[in-house]
Amino acid sequence: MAAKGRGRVTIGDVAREADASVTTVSRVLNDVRTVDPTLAHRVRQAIADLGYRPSAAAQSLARGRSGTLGVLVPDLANPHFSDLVKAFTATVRESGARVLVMDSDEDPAAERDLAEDLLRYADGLLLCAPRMPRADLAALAHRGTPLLVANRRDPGLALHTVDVDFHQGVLAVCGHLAQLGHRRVVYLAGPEGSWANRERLRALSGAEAFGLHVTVLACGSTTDDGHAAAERALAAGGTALVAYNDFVALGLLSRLAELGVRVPDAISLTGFDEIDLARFSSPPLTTVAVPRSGLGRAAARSLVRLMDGEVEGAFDALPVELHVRGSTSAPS
Amino acid sequence: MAAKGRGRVTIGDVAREADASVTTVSRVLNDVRTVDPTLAHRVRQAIADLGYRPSAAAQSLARGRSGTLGVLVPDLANPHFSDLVKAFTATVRESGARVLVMDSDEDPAAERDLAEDLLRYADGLLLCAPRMPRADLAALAHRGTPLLVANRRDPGLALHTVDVDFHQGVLAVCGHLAQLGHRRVVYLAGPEGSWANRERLRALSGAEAFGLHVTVLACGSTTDDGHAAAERALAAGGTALVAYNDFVALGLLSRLAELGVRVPDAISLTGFDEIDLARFSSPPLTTVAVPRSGLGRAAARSLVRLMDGEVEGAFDALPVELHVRGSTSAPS
DNA sequence: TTGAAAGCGCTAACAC
DNA sequence: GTGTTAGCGCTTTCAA
Repeated sequence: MAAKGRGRVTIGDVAREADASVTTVSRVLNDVRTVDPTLAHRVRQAIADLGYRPSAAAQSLARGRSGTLGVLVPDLANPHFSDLVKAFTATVRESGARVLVMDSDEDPAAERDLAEDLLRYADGLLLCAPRMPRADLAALAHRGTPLLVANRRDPGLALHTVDVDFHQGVLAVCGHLAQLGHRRVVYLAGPEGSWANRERLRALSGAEAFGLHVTVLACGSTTDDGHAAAERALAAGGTALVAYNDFVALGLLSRLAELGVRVPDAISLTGFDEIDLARFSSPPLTTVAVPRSGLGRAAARSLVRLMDGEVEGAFDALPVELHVRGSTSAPS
Repeated sequence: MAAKGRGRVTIGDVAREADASVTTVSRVLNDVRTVDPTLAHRVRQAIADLGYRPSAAAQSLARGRSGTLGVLVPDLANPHFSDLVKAFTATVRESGARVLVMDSDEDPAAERDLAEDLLRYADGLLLCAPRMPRADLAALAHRGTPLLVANRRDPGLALHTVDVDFHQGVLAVCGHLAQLGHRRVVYLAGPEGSWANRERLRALSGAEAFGLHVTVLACGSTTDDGHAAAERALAAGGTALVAYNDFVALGLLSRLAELGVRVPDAISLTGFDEIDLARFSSPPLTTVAVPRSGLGRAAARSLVRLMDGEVEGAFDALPVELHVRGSTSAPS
């Protein structure tokens, strides 16, 4: 019935109970077909009776792999990452593995250590939007364990990567604004060291070739950051505000309402990384939807393949989609 | 310099390189003092030279514990849980352990299996707002591994629990509305099976004793749910809407704006579980702040103590705080 | 189809 | 202060 004696139930206990060898029990556990049905049944019975669960540690040691994949994100509370992690985890689970999640709390200095620690437990690692220095990234990549980097490219480093086409997304935003007749826009920039931000800047400077003049203002990535930057943004003198993401945009929107500045009549506003609430603000936000779950799934598939030793070809950036809503209009 | 031969660098390789025994290397690794400084230095040098990392699996097996704690949440993308997980993880890490996170995707049927699986890897488990049947919860609790349940109480089950005082929070909301002069309110209910929702209902019926009449409408927990429920909520004929949480409230607010119903002039509105955006909506939301991070930290401390075999006393529900803002006023 | 036994890499008695 | 060695619980040749 229950576990006997002290300590955990081991495979040996099951073997004794079923009057079989540990090898046989192991075979049943691992679905090896060459076991007599009667014996297999006895073993399964014993497993159930004793409430036996194989020790993950012992299995890992004997097999030489843990069946666990690691993910390191800068901030789990950011929907961008939690959606990615959810999709990644669900997809990985389909192939029978587990996921160990760590959060670096936006601390570039901690990233390296956490990743290193994660690698002791995991058979492979997904690094999301890492902010660590190139050298650290290179060192990790050469540790031997399969490593996949999401949303950060570095041509010099020969990393395996998956990412989203931020560049195209920002070009779409700029194109939309330009076609409406805007000529001077203000960009509220995101975190330094973020590849996503660098890509946005690169696209903005591309847009300048089309006659769009862009003023860049340091800002951040939260609603508070946006709220606090509103006055500076207005002072910069554009006809449209391009926010780093939807949180910043909603913060701006809130402050603009307090200041009596009408959106989009007095000034247009765009977000990025569409969040659920973007549809529900007043006015609803023109923004760019990025395939967060798609990225998570792609990462999972890619990492699983990497671990199977398959060589990965170049990976295209996932496409994004501009959603035009009420927060943008022709300049007055 | 680098790892030699095939496969991983083991403690034996380090011992050979440093001309010491594996025991000594193990001692250095585990900060046991009784090692000659010179030898210890040689060992550390060898570790660095070889790029040695102890195998987590081997350590777990030999030590009999994994140094890993599990957390199971219904939805990582919900800030309620991601904040909790972040605080839990950070606190646990201070005591040298790691955290394995799993997401049940709001599927009560999957919870039991995931928890069971988690227990094979972890020395202890935190179950957040579990929706599984009582019997499953009871079975898990009797598995032997330390188990802590957050935000679900069950007096018959003798569980170790930590939670937030939802009851008090909803009473505060109702008291606030009653004092403003409201007599008929509509409650937009959250997920069935959620203890948080049951506690809210319990508080609402308590408030009826004070003459507040409450109509309960099934709704959900997302912005979409709130948006979709607005017409029904208006039809229910109250002077105030009490939403299950801030997402529902913001969804309602958005739809009410579309319908031309002014908040709070035509109808008052309250949220719950204050999110960042609550301050920034128009009007800003009257809501209840719950100590998400505090709960995560409390859970971590409690679980660590449980694992040290310390018997836990009863745990008080963490206090919450009503934040009155522009979305509530006296009925017209 | 089944079982005995040799590891997997590390820790922790126990001896020296 | 240091080393030898017997496990930890499982998988996996290799024989039978």
